[in-house]
Amino acid sequence: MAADITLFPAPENEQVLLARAQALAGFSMGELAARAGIAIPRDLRRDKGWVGMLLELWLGASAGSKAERDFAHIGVELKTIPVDGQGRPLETTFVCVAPLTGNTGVVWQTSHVRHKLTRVLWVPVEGDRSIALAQRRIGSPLLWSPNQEEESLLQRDWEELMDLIVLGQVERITARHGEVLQLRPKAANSKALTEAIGEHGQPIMTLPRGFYLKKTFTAPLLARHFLL
DNA sequence: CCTTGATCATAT
DNA sequence: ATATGATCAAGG
Repeated sequence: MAADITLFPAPENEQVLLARAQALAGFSMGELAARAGIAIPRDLRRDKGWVGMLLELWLGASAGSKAERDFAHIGVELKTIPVDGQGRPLETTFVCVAPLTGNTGVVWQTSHVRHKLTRVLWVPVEGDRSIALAQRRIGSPLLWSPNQEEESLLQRDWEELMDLIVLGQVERITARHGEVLQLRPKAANSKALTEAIGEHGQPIMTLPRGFYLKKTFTAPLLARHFLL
């Protein structure tokens, strides 16, 4: 899929961005793909990021693979989230890759996780696999920042996981660690390797990991929105 | 049925 | 290999 064009220029502020996202609510993937002039895959098995890219295109997010937020100039990160018929998330949400080395002295306040999650535009999208991709619709968007409780939960999990990484325990971490934030593989396959700290402080090669938000965290966040 | 671990595409 | 965008699918 070639898409280094932007259907819209970058939104100048949050209000414009939100209005633009609200205007997409109710449209189907098929409609948005057709109006953007891009091909629609028959399913997402080989195009897992397709929905996210489509929304980036329509909302004027920066294309490419820069290590920045989607709307860096207004400090907003875009997250599409697949939901069921009742608006509940069907998948966890990838946040960012976990740094496995060079972590001496890192703190929550300046972490990539916190930075990415300070302001998020959530765009729910129908994700039930029984619905053909072209017929799945965009839901009502939500501009969100973590409240005090959410931030505390995130910070606790992040600190626990980072402690284990720094102490050379990365290979003992499973997706069961963490209440709301979990560490899972984030790689092309199980043979991809990256450097990390071993149990005796020595360099080791291990699977790249990423931070993911569990559904128990995103579900209430979205539910609150639908109650308003 | 749901979660965990694995995986897919693309650009740099 | 690492960053972006995530969902798939085996098995508990």
